[in-house]
Amino acid sequence: MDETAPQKGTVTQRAIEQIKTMIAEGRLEPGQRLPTERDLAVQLGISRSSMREAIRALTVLGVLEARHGSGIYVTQLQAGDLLETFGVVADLSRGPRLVELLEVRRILESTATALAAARITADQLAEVEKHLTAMNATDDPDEILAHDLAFHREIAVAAGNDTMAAILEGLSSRTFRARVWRGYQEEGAFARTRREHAAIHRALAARDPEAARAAAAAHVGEVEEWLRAQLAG
Amino acid sequence: MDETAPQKGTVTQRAIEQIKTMIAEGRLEPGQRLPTERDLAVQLGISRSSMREAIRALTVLGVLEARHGSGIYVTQLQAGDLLETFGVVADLSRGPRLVELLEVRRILESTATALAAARITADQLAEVEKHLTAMNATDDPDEILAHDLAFHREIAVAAGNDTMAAILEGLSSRTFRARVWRGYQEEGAFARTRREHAAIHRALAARDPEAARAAAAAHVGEVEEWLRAQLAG
DNA sequence: CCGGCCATAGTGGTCCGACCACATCGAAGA
DNA sequence: TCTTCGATGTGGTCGGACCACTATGGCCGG
Repeated sequence: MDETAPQKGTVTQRAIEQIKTMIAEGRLEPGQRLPTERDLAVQLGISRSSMREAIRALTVLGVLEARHGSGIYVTQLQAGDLLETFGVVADLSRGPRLVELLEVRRILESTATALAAARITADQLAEVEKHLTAMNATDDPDEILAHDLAFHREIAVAAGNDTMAAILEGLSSRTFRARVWRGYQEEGAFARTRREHAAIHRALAARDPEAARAAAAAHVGEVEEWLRAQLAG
Repeated sequence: MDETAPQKGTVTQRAIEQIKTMIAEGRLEPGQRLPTERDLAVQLGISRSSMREAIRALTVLGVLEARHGSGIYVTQLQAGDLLETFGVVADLSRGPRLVELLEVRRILESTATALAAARITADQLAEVEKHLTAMNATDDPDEILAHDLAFHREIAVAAGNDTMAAILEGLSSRTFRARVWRGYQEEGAFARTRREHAAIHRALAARDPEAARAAAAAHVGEVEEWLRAQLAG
């Protein structure tokens, strides 16, 4: 009888969907400021508590951004904003799924590196070189890891597909990488890693997409195979 | 002075990290039941409201599952659970990022189809055929879309990498696909789509990975090019 | 007239206590 | 023995209060 009561799921879930829909339909533009929590709660006919849960949920998804004392804003909805949560997948995965993640990364990373070889600018190539030399100049594992990440990140950006770069960023999240790399590097894989990085850089400098694809695939594939062997043993 | 007050970020954010850490460190196993919201709040020294926000956030991320009247449980942490949110990226993306998403899908889908050609079982192939014939036997756009999705989902599963399948599932989310497909099919692309699907199936039946890769890449690439042209015009 | 300071209003962040809706399980009954 | 149903405990929702922070604009001193 009551046409104003759809009543599906929790009110919070409903609020999440409604806000998402407002954004998808363009009624809320990126960067725009939303009404206050109190006003939004009244508009959707729910309590402030439930509205806050909905806002919090959309915040962790990278859709909204809450600024204490200022207001709630729609993010720019950039690939990086929305795919930030992708890292939790990598962080909470163990065993066989780690191999699957590396397989996905190998596929994307090799393609991204190939694209980068064709499109990379001189400035970007210089930046890649910087991280390559810095990586080879130190013994601190943390520093090596940081430059390793930056090395691949620069390449992914140079590929020109921000979405792909954001996904690769998640697949290489710091904690994920640290867990796998630690064991890998302990087996004296430093030299091999350096050779592979050098090969990737060489292919980029030569603007050779096929060589770049092969080098990147081999690079990730090495770790993949090592991890596979670890799990089997 | 007070060593018990780290005080970084909001208490809710801290609670989210703490629960995530507990799971990452194995102190909480998949499927396990957590203490009640009230108890958890006491344990972490925060209010029930803040704890609820943290739980809600982890729920939308697919890490936790709240069952009304029963309790809060850790999900199985399957790829599908954690990558469900991937769909929101597709749903909230517009313009150039749609092309980027299709590019990622083309890369992954072509590889997945190639893997499927090598690994697919007779039963799985029969399932693929079922959706192919069903897709060609109806004129209802919604039904076509549903079978189209199922067609590619079966292939992705047959590839043997659940993580990749889950990502592809997100990249083909219903609302995303509906938005792009609508315009694409309006231009009489039905016949072409059928030919491409038939080619993919033929490659799978022939257990020919290279042909499967090419057919899948062409299939997604067609839509990609069409969308690129739409945006340019 | 100008610039920096500061009171104030408004916002998100946190907490509390109450009640409701639902799932579960055991005791009472057929 | 099986079924029923009530008691208990759980997540879901609500309303209000207060705290922490931002931003604004007027005031004061220069």
